[in-house]
Amino acid sequence: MATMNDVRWLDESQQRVWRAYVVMQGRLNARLGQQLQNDSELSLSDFGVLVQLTDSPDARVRVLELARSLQWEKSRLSHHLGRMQKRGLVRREECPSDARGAFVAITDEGRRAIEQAAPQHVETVRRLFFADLTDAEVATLGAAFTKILARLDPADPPPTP
Amino acid sequence: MATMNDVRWLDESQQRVWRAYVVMQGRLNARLGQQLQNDSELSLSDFGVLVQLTDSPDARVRVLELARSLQWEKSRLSHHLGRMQKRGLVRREECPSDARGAFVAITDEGRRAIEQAAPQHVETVRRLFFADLTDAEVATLGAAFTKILARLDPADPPPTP
DNA sequence: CAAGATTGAACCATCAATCTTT
DNA sequence: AAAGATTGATGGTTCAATCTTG
Repeated sequence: MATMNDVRWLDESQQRVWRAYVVMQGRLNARLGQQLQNDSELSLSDFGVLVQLTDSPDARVRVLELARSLQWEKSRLSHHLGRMQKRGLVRREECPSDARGAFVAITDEGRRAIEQAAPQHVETVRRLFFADLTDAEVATLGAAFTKILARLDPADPPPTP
Repeated sequence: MATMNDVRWLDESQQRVWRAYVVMQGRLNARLGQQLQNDSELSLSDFGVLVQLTDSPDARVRVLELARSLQWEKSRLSHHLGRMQKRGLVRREECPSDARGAFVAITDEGRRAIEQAAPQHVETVRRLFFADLTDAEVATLGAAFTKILARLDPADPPPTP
């Protein structure tokens, strides 16, 4: 087990980058959430769900698949869908092939909501995130995020790969 | 007001980078939170509060200043401090110079908690975030995050600067 | 009245337990 | 028993209202 004395701390530049990341990520999330909520009465979570449904060919998806692609717990998704259904944004449908399963479908109202919200959201992303970055920086961010995602995927946290 | 037709969407590489960022950030937060909670019974929020208190010369900070540096709402901080106080991690102290104000101080137990948690947390950050990045990539991330933070700071979202 | 901070209600997320179908 | 999904309880977050002191 690691103690205070045998730990390799982050070096100075890593420290700076990590702090910047933590703060940036927190503020950016807050801003994006506020903008969506103020302009469209949607939370970032609502938006994520609606994007997945819109991307889907039939405008409907199995609940478990939705949970996988959002990386949410089943329980969280179930509660969230309940609230979105109560607001008329989505609808639950039965699954013919497997009676245990269920579909979620986007409603007309849900479609109107995301179509109204998306342009302003994209503008905000562009203005807050991409505005001052060069093409080379964007490319490097992409490469870095992809590597980090690969580290994150394995699904088991404890063992050092 | 923007409509679906006059919006500039993100180009393909921006799309990829943005999706990667959103997913990466969500999973990384989840992992870091789970690791802290499992190994040290602290949430990321608890950790953030304790870091600020530890960084402070007197191990105590005015509540409002803490709210500023964490970028939290007063209300959220107040509720959170209440719970942390109940767990013995922090203590509230009166402010002599301004009787409206209050100090928060870290307790011995709080100090033990963060000293126990920090090494494993840092190891996790190193393993999940920095492990596969080159020095050049880290430098570019730092530059990019700093620019984005500058965009985020101005405090007023609506007007296009 | 404004500033510093706390409180209560409503909403969201997480965990364990549950229910139904395979 | 395991898979797909929902539910209830508990703790976390936000918003508006409140309280006290400057």
